[in-house]
Amino acid sequence: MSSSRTNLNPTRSENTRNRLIRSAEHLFANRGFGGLTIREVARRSETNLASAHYHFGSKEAMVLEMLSSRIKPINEKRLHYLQNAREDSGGKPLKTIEIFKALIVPIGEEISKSSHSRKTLALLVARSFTEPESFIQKMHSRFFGELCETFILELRRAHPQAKELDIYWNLHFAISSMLGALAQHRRLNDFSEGRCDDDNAEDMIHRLLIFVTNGFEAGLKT
Amino acid sequence: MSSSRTNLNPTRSENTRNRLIRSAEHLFANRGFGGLTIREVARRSETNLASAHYHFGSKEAMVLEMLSSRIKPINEKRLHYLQNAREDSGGKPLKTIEIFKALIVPIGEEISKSSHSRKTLALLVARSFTEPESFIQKMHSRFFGELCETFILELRRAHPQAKELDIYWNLHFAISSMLGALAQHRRLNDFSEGRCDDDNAEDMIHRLLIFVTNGFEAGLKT
DNA sequence: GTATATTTCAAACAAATGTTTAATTTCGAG
DNA sequence: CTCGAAATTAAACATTTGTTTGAAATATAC
Repeated sequence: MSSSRTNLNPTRSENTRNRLIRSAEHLFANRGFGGLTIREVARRSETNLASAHYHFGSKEAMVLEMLSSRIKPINEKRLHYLQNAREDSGGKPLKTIEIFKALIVPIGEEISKSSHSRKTLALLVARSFTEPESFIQKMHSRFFGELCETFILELRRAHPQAKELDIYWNLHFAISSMLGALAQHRRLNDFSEGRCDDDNAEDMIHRLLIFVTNGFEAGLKT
Repeated sequence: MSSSRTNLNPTRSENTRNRLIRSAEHLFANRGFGGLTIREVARRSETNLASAHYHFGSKEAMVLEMLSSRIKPINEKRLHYLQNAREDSGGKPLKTIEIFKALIVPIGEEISKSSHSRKTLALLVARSFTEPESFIQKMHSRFFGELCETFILELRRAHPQAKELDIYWNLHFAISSMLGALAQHRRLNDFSEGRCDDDNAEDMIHRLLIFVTNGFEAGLKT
């Protein structure tokens, strides 16, 4: 009765369950769904091979559970931030940059939160956009369908004179920038020869916001 | 003696070799390195399971050969276009959009060339940026190292007053936009509910150029 | 046409993978 | 303490994987 579902005093099973999820996150981020093996997840979690199936039922179910646990909080934060911005604006349409702030800052905060998941989460999100024709396709509509609708609505409110298609296209570009910038930081290190500090998430988010906002607005003027 | 290496009268072996590469391209683009199986490559190529090993030596060697054959021509075109732009400018620094044109148009042309490889190539290039800690890492420096150096040099010539780091960061964002926009067109179809015509490569490239150029230049004004 | 090299093929191999099973251990309620 | 459910474990199973092998088929040179 004491603490059945809290993290303070996790039961033994919740403990291994969480360890499994953490290992799955790490491996999925670095190797994708196909490269993740249950055996390695079990080994990293210091538990038995059969644990994953006992707790989740299958490899796919485990990875989906992991993705859900990581993505959902971020999306809730996004909607929350957007709601806050709406209330602050007193009914007036939001500025473009405010909308993109609500979209991008939450993931930036999550990245800079723990040094462990700093790069893992970024890789994870971007990877889930590059694994096509797989179980992740379903994830998109489930996790990002509602989110997209909300943000598109807000962008259209902010730019009532803009053509619908222009908004779609440039939001598409903006999201691509965000995901790519987060996931492919290795490239940045490559051609800056280590001179760009991608550990400073706040700085990166700020730069990204400027890039995306200006690209987006320029794309509407046709 | 007649035609040892041309494509006009390919020998039998070159024929199956090419079929293997084409199948490998398709499967790699849609499923990644891990999801590509030699058996399926062989089946799609209507040849034997052992053919891939006979012609390439291993699965990895085959995929690398495929990537090389697809990426190299595009990069050569990029450098060629940049050189042309330099000559047209008569020694003056190029405009930002001219530089990005040289970077982006070649891949757009390749995409719109054959309806078969329209989406395959895009997925392929973007995927090779999302498979980390794998054999593709080596590819990056081999195929994109020189290219990046050249384009960074040209961007710095175009913006001598800009800080070095700003150029790195915003080129990073620009490349992310390009790759993401090409690879993740499914997302565009998702939230535009099919109203965006991503078959019109020319239109997409034009939009992308505007987005990227304005984002980039805005990012330099700090 | 014969001989030589190249290319294709069917079959098998060894390793790795997701999954299942059944026995054992752990733990909390009565 | 005892019982029963929950959790962990070791072992095996059925597939699938990349790779190798040696023979058959095909093309090429003389």
